[in-house]
Order: sequence, then C-alpha cells, then structure tokens
Amino acid sequence: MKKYEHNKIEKKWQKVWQKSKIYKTDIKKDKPKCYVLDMFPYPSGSGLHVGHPKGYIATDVYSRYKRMNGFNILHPMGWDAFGLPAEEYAIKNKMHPSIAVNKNIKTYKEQLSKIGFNYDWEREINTTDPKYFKWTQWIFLQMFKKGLAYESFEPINWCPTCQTGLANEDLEDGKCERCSSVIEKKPMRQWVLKITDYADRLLKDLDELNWPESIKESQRNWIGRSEGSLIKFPVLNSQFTIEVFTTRADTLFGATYVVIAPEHPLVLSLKEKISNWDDVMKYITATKNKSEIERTSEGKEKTGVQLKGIKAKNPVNGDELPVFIGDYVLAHYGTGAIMAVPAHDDRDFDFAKKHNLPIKQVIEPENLVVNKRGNLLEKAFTGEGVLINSQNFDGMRSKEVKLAITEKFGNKKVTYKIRDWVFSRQRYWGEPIPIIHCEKCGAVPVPEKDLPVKLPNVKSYAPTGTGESPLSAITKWVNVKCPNCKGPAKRETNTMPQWAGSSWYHLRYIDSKNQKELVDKNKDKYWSPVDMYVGGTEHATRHLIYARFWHKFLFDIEAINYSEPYKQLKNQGLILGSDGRKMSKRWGNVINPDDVVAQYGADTLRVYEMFMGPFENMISWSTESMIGSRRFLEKIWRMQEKASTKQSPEQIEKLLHKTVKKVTEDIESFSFNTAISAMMIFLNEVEKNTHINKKDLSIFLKILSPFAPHITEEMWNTNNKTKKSIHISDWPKYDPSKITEEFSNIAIQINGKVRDILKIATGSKEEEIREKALELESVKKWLVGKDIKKILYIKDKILSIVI
RNA sequence: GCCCGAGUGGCGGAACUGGUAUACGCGCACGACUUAAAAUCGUGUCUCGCAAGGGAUGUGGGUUCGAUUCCCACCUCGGGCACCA
Repeated sequence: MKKYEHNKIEKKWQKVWQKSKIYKTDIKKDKPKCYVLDMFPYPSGSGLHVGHPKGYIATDVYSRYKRMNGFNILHPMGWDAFGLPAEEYAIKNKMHPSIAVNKNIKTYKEQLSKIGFNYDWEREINTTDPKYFKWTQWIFLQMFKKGLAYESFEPINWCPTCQTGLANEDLEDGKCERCSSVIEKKPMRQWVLKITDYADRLLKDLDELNWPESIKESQRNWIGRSEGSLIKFPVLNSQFTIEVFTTRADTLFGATYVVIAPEHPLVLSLKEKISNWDDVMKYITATKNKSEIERTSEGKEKTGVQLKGIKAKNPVNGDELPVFIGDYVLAHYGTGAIMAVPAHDDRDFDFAKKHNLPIKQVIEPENLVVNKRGNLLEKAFTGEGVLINSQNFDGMRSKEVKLAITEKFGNKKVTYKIRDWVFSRQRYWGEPIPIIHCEKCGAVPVPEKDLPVKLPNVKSYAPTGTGESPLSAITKWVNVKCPNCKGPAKRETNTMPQWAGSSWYHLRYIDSKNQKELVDKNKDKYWSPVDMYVGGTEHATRHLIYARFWHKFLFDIEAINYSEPYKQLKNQGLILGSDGRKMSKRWGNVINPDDVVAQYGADTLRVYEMFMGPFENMISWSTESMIGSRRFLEKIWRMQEKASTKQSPEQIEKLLHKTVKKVTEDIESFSFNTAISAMMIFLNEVEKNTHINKKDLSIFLKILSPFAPHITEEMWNTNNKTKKSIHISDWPKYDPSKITEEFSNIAIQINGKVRDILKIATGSKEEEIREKALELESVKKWLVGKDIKKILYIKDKILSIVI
C-alpha cells in the first residue's frame, strides 16, 4: 500500500475542488438553506497563527456536514480592512494603505487555502473596496435622513496617541483599547449615531437569540437598562427646578441634600444666586481638566462644592435641602442630578461623612434577626425593607412605596447606560462620511448617485492632531459645490470607525455584486438570517451590538426582511501558546499554520484543533499532543488494507451505527472533541478485527470527511468507482435497531456501592435479575445478618439493594 | 461591590434527564520487532492496601437507595459591568 503522503493528497484535492467548483453557493429552489458565517479577519501584516483558523475549521466542519444533509450552503469569506494598523503600516513604509492591505490579503488567502476550507470565494468582499463602501456610506445617509446620524459638540473621548476621537465602546478602563493611552476629554465636533433609540429593542430581542448566555449578559450589562422615577425639587425663590433620577423613590424622605453634575447647565442659570461663585468655578474647571480615569480612580473620594445661597425643596415633606456640585454625579446619566440619601446609598454616605451632612434613616430591614441592621454611623443600608420616618408611608414596604411615591410626586423613567455611538474618526484610512457642509444649507447629504465618496490620494496619511482629519489638507477634494444651492461648500473630512464596514457585511455576501442595492430583498429573504455565526468573545459589546443596531435600522427602513442578523452564535476559545500565554511575537510562542500543514498536513491540524477540547475552551497549543491526531489519520489510512467485500463482523457493524449517531449529534451541538473520540473508538475496534466491509468503510469516511476532507476524499476515490466527490455525497443515516445491545451489564449496588456486575439479556425482567443478583457470592456476603429494606431497579442499568 | 461562567489523573478532557467516575488522546513505564535508534505493535498507568476493602470530581454541610450532576455556605480562577443614583 502507498504511504500516506499528506502533501501530495492535499494539494491535489484542493486543485480539483477549485476546478470543479463543488463549494459554489447552490441555489436549488427546493432545498432548505444554511448560512454559516465566520467573523471576517482584519488582514494584519503578521499573518495567521494557528489560533486564528480554529473558528474557521469549526464552520468548515459544520457547513460541510450541512451540505451533505441536503442544505444549500452559503459559506463566504472576506476582509475587514479599514482601520489603524494598515494606516500605521502605510505611514511607516510610505506606501498607500490599500497596497499594504492587498499584500496582507494575499498572504491570508494563501494561508487559508492550504487548510482546505470550503468557502465560496466568488462572493469575497473587502470593506475598503469602493464598490463595497458605497453601501456603507449609503446606510449612513439613510440614518442621517432619519435623524439617527447627527452632529454633536459634546466633549468626547480623545486618544492622544492615536490622535482621534473614540466611542465609549473603544475604551478599556478609561484607556484606549488599542494603545492603552489614558483617554482625555476633548470638546470637538463629531458625528454620532443614535443607538440609544434602539436600546430597548436591542435588549428585548436578546431573549430570542440562540447565543451564549455570557455574551447576552455582557450586552445586557452594556445596555444597562434601569427603571426608576423622575422627581422635581423646586429651587427656592426661583423659577428653576432640579429634576433628579432615582431608582429608590421609597427613600425620598431620607434625602438630606441634592447633588448636580458640575457640567449641568443649571449651574450657570443659577449663577446670580450663588454666593461662592469663584469656588464653584474653580471646581468646575478642575473637573474639566481631569480625565475619566482620574475622576474615578482617586480612591473614589467624593469631592464637591456647595452652591451657597441655593436651597432645593423636597416635594414630599418640604425639607429645604442644600445643593452641591460634585463629580461623582455623571452629567450624561439620568438627569445629571441626584437626591442624596446617605443612610441608604454608599456614595451619598461617603459624601455626607466628608462634608458633615445629616444622615436620616428611613428604611428598616424587613427581618431584623436575619438582616442585622448595620450601624448607620459606619455604613449605609442599601437593601429594601420597611419604611420609617416617612409620615403616612411608615410601615409599608419599599416596593409598594416606590410605586405610590412615583405616582404622587414624580414620573416613571427608564434610563440606559449605553450612549450614542461616536462615529467620526480624525484619521485617513476609513470610509469618508458622505456629507457636504454648506454655509447656507448646513450639513447636506451627498446625493446617492454620487456615491461612493472615494478617498483622495494624500501626501501624508499621518493624523494632524488638531482634531481635523488629514483629508482636510486636500483642498481639491474638500472644496465642492453644495448639492443643494450650488454655492461653495466643503466636504466632511472625518472618516468612519473600523466598525462601520463589519456592521452589515453579512448582508453583502448574500448579493455581493449587486450594483443597485446593498442586497436584493428576495435573496435576503431566502438566505437571512445567518444560521450559524462563529467568532471570538471580544466582540460582545462592539461589533455584535453595532451590527444588531444597523440590522434593525435596515429592517425599519424596509431594506431587508428580518430584524436580527445572527440567529445562532458560537464563540471559539483562544488557542494559547505552549507556555500558556497568548500567542504573540513578543513572547516568541507563535505557531504558524503553514509550518504545521507542511510537516503534518492540513487534516492533522484540523482534527487536532477540533479534538483539543470543548470548542469554547481556552487551551494551550501542544505539538506533542497534535501528533496523536496525525497517528489517528495514519491508522485510518491503514484501514484500507482491511477493506473487503465480505460483510463486516457484527460488532463493527453495530459500532458503526452508534458512531454515526454520535458524530451526527455532536456536530449539531459543536461537540467536535467527542465526535472525534467516538471515531477513534470505532477505529480501535476495526484494528482488533480482521476486516471491514468496503461499504462500511465508506460510511465511516463520510462522517470523518468534514473534519479531514483531503484524506477521506483520497480514500473514497480509491475505494469507490464514482467520480463524485465525497463532500457532495449524502450524510449516512443510522439504523436505531442496530444500536441496541443484546446484553446489558447491570450494576448490582448495595447501599449505593457497586458490588458486582451482572451480564444479562437486555430487557430481562426485574424478577429474574433480582433472583440472579441475590445468588451472587459477592452480593450474598454483604447480606449476612441484614434485612433487605428495599430493592430498586433502573432498567438495564442498575439494581440497587438497600439494607 | 454587582452580574454571568467554570473548578474531575502528570496534561487536554469524558460522563445522557440524579444511575457502574476517570471514555478518547497526550505523556510516562515495561515488553515485542531492530545490531541500534526512530517508527510501529502489545501491556500497564487516580490513590492507600499483601489482600478483603477503603478514599477521591475545589472546601465544608444537606437532600437521596445513589450526587461531578440538585440545594446552602465558603475558596480559587476566567469574563462582563462598575461613582450608572
């Protein structure tokens, strides 16, 4: 027999598949569809390491399996290629970013093709291709027309290193997610998308999605819905009121002061009445100069200044409360003002202690024995309970009081933590925002017929640092006529963030060459939503929220048919270096898939990555362990020697049906590791026997083929007369009658401990088993001098004797 | 601080709905083949014990004839949110 030469086999079949186009997206009308999608990569300069393809292997297995089960498969791939890394590479090497991007894409594509994926490359997309980003810009224009894209002048997050504004989602602990610089607040004009309009739907529709619970939970946290009340505190001797947001209306009687954010407009309005204006101004300026991280990390010490001369009236009892500004109150959340109840809120408690303000208890824990009340001199009691010191509400419970007080003194209000999406970047390598600024007409959308607005060539891609994009220096490009009044006007020079192109790419694959629409609605109806989406957890609160937002918007303007893009989501766990650290050049622990493929074969790499452990687990790479997968394939190869026209021995036939069942179920549930272990068990059984029937071998090859497409195709081809590829053959069905065993091993337990195993015909009567069990020496000796209290029987499994 | 998820051999891990814990693979040890090595094949491999038997699924308790699985408390690790009223 020939040796197993993976190099020859893999190259040969990859060529054949490409030529015969067996992976081309099929659209036979009578078949069901399955859209299997990978999170498309950002083609960086360093190429792939073995961790990257893990998710791609899983979708490859899954889509091959589904194809063999009679589905039309859409399984495409593309490139998310706008963004800072390419731009920085270009600045350093003085070349246009698109040249760098094309070079990197070529490398990636070569690396991927060696692994033998079944992508339909005819649908390849690239977010930096004008034919693609024409539609990204088009979507922006639709949002603009609906008032969902607007200009804002609020201070935003500014990264001093990347020299661009950033969205909230781009920060990590107050630092830039990319470069870890401390983020500054910078007041500047920016484009913002009104994602907050969709907050409620983004939250509610999560319930319907078949996604990992942890991702849904992350999104819920990020959206941060909370139900509370708005309550107005009139400012004494003025026409102003301070409106506060609280989730604890039941503690209203315990309010002893009011705090408003330093940025709150009311502060200026009250200027005339404030006797210590200089101190107040000083505090406001100091706050402005602090970064977010400084504001929250100074030991969380609560600072603030009283607005002397101002009093606010508590609507429930007429108490006249002092008013402070303090930066522990956030301007952008709720109303930017709070009523402070130091007895029942930790933060208010700290502030009250520091400024010597009264602490008034109004809630008593419900059960004093269980919930021993803390000493209010040391700690706030933040739980709910029974009211005291609250006039006619005394004795009532928190829950009912919340409702009653809100009804009487305020209004219900829902707030969210999520904030509108800061959408402009002051960098070169992104989609230009298709807006023209005219002195007379204001912000005017570029007419749709003029899309795409392409990027001009510039001498320097480097950011200007002034808050203007490098595009602003290209006067030829910037100066245009207003589409409205034909007067002189200027182009918007900010570009879109990295996340724009990936927010709708799943739709473009469906109809990647359409010049008239972003997607044909009928095609969308057939292929959407994505049935299986696979990628890393790091996208939980960015890409996966943005894409849902855009998708819902496109649904609302009736451009598409469904309101959620990704029906089912799976996360792959990271592959770490063999030292347990993240694979990185820095640690020198990077394994290149090219090397693994050359030395051990693509099939070995694929089987190993699926066998390593549960798909979502983070596991260290081990070349030593991988050799086990190579051995497995070599043994499979040698199985050909045992192939015969004789019928397989009975135990092989039986085990084959069991294995088909197991592998089928495991692929459906993404339990690839146990699917492979079941095939290993089958292989071990064949090795114990003299022969295996050729047809049975073919069945086995079929269930292995999604994992190891090359070796199975080769063996299929030599053992069958057909020219048809194994990958478009039918998935085998198992016969349930062949799975049942003739004999069962029944564990005989005494008080829960196994004392013997009884081999007996499956389906035997309990009586018979009981009799036989009680005759066993190993059982008898435990029963001497004991009474049997009870005997339990679990069919074909256990006989439990209780003494 | 709040909210999720997870802790099983030397290692990756398996165990259906509460029913024989440690499948499968790696590693290791011994043996066969070989002048030798590699490769391959075979046997063994949680732990204490000569054995009968006992003990082990992060720790401590509980429910049950029976718990890796269910309940309570705690510890450790991973992730999300975090001065969000």
